[in-house]
Amino acid sequence: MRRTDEATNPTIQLHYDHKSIEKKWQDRWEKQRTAEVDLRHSQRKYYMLMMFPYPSGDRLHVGHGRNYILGDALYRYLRMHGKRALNPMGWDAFGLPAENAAIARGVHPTPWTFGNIKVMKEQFRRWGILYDWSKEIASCTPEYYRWNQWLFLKMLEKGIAYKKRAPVNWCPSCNTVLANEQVVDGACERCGTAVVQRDLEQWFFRITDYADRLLAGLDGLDGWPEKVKLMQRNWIGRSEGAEIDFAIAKGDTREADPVEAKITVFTTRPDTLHGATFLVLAPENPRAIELIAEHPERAALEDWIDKVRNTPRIEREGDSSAKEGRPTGRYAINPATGAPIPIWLANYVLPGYGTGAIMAVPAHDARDLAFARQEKLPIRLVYVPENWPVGSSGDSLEEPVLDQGVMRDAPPFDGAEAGPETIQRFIAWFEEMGVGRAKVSYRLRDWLISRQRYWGTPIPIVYCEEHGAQPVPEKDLPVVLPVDVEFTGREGNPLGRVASFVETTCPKCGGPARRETDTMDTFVDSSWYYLRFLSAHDSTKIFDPAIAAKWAPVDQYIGGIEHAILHLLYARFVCRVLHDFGMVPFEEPFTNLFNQGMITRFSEKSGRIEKMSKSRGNTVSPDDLIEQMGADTERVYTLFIGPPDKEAEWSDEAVSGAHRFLSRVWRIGQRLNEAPPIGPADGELERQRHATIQRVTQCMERFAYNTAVAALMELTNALTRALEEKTASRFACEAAFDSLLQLLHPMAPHLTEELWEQRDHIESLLDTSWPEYDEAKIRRARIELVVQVDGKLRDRIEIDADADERQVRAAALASEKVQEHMGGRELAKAVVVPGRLINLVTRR
RNA sequence: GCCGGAGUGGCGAAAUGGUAUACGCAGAGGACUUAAAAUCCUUCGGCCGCAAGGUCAUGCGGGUUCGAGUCCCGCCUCCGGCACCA
Repeated sequence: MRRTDEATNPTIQLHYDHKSIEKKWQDRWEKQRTAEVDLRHSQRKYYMLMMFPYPSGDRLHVGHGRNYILGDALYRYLRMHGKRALNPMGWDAFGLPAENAAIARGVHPTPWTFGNIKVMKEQFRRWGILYDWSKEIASCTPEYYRWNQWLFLKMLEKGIAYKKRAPVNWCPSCNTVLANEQVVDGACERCGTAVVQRDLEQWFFRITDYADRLLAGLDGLDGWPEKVKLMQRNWIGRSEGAEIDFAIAKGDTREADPVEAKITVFTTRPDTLHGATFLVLAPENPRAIELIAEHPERAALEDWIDKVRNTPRIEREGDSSAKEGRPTGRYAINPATGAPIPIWLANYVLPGYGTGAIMAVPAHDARDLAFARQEKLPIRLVYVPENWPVGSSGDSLEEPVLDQGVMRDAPPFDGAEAGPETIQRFIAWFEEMGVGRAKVSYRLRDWLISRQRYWGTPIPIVYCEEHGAQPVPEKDLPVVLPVDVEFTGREGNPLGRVASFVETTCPKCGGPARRETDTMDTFVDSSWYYLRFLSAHDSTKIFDPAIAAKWAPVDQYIGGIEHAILHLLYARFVCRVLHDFGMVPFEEPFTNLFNQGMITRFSEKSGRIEKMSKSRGNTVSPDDLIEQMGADTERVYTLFIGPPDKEAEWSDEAVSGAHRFLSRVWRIGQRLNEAPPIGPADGELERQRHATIQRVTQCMERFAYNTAVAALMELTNALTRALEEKTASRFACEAAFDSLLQLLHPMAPHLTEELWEQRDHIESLLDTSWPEYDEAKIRRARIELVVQVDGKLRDRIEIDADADERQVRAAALASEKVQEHMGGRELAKAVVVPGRLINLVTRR
């Protein structure tokens, strides 16, 4: 039984003093401004960025830490490869929680936000994360948000920003508009009152004009996860189809009413036109009111339209919600059959998609079939499926016929089969007859940026009685958010009650005017912030195009999957807008994207394993963890917990494994300092050193920090053993230890710097070059080779590494175990995988 | 419903079509200690066997291959996104 030196040598500390070591290095990094980058003179550019956080009142937990620890490990790794990356950090500082805190506690959002920023910045410091703080930004400062306003004006000038009436979520009790996120189960999150739709004048960005470019750009984003690209594709939701015009009939005759305008529908199945037995308009469609103008029960119908309009979106668009409709009493003419078909209004047609009107083809669409059944409307089969009973009508249809069958009674298309060619033939036919055309529709809607909230960027518009909406001239920017505001929480936007803000003069005529009191969606702030880091203190322009051309786009962006759609789509949109303004030479803001997985933990509240969050009460505080075991332990455990892109469950017990590992590294260092080992010059430790450098480097290149840590644990175990058993030379031990410290530095920066300094290296570990390996030194002279018989492992033999196939075969056949399992059968063939195995296949 | 992703020991997990279970946690046994903590050593998928060894096992059922956790086909379960989008 081996005895350990620790037991008899009291001078070696079993655990290291993480508190003083971590403080020492954090102070030094801060004092030396370690991560500062000179944007004008730096030779090699590399821009990495972690999504900037919202400074909420809650301290960051270890789940948040994963993002920043991952990023810092990358930063240090790159730096040791000679790339001094730009790695800035800032604050996404506008948003609702600040306003809610103001209402709840009477604190103004400004000091509240800056207090939170201070706390979070200290947390970053205690994790040992290196940011270039000289470029710090906070989106709630006039120095930042004035450029939101500048961007808005520029977009207004180009017609990309515009105003229109739009339905929004309205709480009748709070008397204010709510963001979608503030509507919980159809009710106001604050007072519980059912939320209704209300039409209001709102500002929009014309993102739908960029739909095709945003879609096409995804194809070139090789550095993005497929999952995110797919989510964006689905969100944009491009559908190819056709628009078809339906004339309105005189009464229920086959004759068109020459006075009435036609109704245009959008469909992805123009080939089913013969089966359209009625039209359906969204009740909100402006044509609905016209069509019921002469209806005997007009008032009741208008009440019903209002009721549908006031139904919350959540309820209306839910899967389980009932279909409800009313006939208008009017008819349209099916251009394929010439037959009059009734026009209905129904809640299952959405006003915002396509033309807000559809042709209903019950035989070939599940929703139309359900509605036709419910209202006893005719069902006409166009595509007849195989084995369809002769003589039976569409009314006996159980399910819609979707992608099969042959067309019948649909001149001139009888015999056609469902598919893209038939659709093209129909579109050509429409164009010939002048009743329709090919059309592409998108699920994506224009970006509504108006918010009836205080804590955001004021929209730089004034309303003049005479001249209407007027942009604030650029020279008058920023429109500063007033500080002297009352937060009562009872009514709408507090800005509306600040007379000194609202009352102004028209920039055109100097007459009395009122300011716009809406503020911008905070996603506007984050849609271009990566460019502001490059000109953080420039008070003359939004950013310097020359610096942006050199440093942007961001080479590596790191953040949570929750931003897969909104933030990343908006940023890609605004980047194209800036490109079209001639301000940046690229269209994609983020070349490579990495989404780290969530950290989960058991929640007492729900009894389930859930995402770590304060509201679920399952957070782990890094403050306590750092106090007890140190930041390096948290860092190593976080990186070791599992593949960084997958979600991972936090284990309080398993953290101690990371701490034990670091303590072992510490003890090796102490031992090397105090009692240099003397052993034989054995190549094995040196071989393992090279093999570990190779493994760790390959792991780090593909963000596989979990297996990189595992490889370092193995090297540590090998080194410990070599020291105890005195099987390696002093030189080999010291070389292995130095490489270990270098490879471990990105994960555990404080401990490794301290040990590096103890070994009398002058240069900081961070400034050393990443160790290199020699493949020749990884190879062994003799290797263990697996021998299979008919694919089953039967023996392992030791053999020269450079033995040729004939020698390998002879050695394998010489094995007694192999002979036994071959059972006298003849050898059919032998498959040799060099360096690994030989498979002897017998003839059976 | 549509589109993704994932199912491997008691647990977190590893594995370019080539030795399944590396690394770590927990457990068991031991050393040191008056004792505990810490540290160190050994052991640790199931079944059969004193052992050597055999055999089964990567959600389930098939297939391709000398060889499948990995590739193909068909299912099951869980997670995520979208969802009355015509």
